[in-house]
Amino acid sequence: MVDRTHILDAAERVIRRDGAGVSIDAIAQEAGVTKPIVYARIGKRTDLADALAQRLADRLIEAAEAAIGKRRNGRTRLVALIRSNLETLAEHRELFLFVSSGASEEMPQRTLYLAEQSATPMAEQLAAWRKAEGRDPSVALVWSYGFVGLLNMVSLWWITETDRPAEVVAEQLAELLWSGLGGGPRKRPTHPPRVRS
Amino acid sequence: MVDRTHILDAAERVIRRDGAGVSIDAIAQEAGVTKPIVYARIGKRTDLADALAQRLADRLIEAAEAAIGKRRNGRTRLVALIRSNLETLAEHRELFLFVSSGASEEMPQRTLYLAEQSATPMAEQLAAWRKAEGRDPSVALVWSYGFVGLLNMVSLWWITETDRPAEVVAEQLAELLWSGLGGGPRKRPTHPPRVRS
DNA sequence: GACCGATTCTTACTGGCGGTAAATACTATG
DNA sequence: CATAGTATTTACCGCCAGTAAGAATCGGTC
Repeated sequence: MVDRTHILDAAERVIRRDGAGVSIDAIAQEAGVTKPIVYARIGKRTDLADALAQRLADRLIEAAEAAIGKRRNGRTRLVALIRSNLETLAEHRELFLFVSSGASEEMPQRTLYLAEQSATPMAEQLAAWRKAEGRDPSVALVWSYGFVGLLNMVSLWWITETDRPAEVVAEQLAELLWSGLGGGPRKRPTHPPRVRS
Repeated sequence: MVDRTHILDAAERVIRRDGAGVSIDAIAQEAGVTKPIVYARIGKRTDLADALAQRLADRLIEAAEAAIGKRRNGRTRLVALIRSNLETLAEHRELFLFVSSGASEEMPQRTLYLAEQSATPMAEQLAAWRKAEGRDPSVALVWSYGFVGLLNMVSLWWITETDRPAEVVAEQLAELLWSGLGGGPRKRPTHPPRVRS
């Protein structure tokens, strides 16, 4: 008898070993089962991706809470959060790639669905904080999606492209998010760069 | 005789009509050709996605330049840029989805490749600006990837999930990017929200 | 212990798609 | 008209997600 968890574990193992392009057959084999069992327990490929995404999200949250710990300073907490995210995603590199790919045409909708799971609770916290600060809380949802997208992209880049320390990247991102492009004292009025999208 | 451009046009048409999950066969048919011709002119599926991404990027840049126009104020330019991006991507919704999906396992690498095309030139501008401001320019690349990811995610969300005005979303994002989470005067010291990733 | 229904697993298959090789039509040139 | 070379299509392969129908197994009942 093989339960859902067992299959998800097997999926994680084979993904870690063989990369994000794994076939359902390979996962079934790793779990010592046949394909229809996987479909019976988990569902279609996107369901598998969702389930693994949930696991990954749990680990991210757990790691973030541990990293933030007792830090009270806002900016310091932000750095710890970002750094924790970077490192946790690097730790589960292939899983992250599998989840962010998922293949299939409706991938973007799934990306959005995943982002929503992070962004919605974040938005609640953010809105409450803004409110307590006496500022407009209506920005919370948009900011949260933005934050999730930012972290996603930078993680993707950092994982596959560079080896500069997570600490540095986290610090730099925190600087942007905490103080903004135009934050801090300026020597003289200037124009922002002509960014290209 | 059918040239590359003709096929790319056909691809855009059929993507706009039938969504991002189009088969190469469908594109060939729309172009009045057979599949091997598409492969001869364009290459594999990822090459097609890259080519279309290039077109989309061109339109984004063009629209951004038009939108920014003669605005000189930094924050105002930022708002215009973001808004232009949102609206242009909404205009080419299915194409955007096709490009950001591309399917196949190496999707994340492609996402990164696409992001790189935007982030690299942006980083140059940003670094120059920071330097002129007498600040540390080494943040430029990280910030650029972050900015691209943020805009991507928010665009995806805005396109498919909501109907609040682009103007509002752009304003809110600009506020975050320009002034930051901790920007502006604070009434009293506080902790940031316990964000979850 | 033998029969039987229900449930669980497996074998075997379908449909569709990306990608390609081999066959075919077409064009230019002598 | 022949022939060489090129452009195009037909026909195919391999792969994989997803499923249907058959095979085995288990639980209960007389």
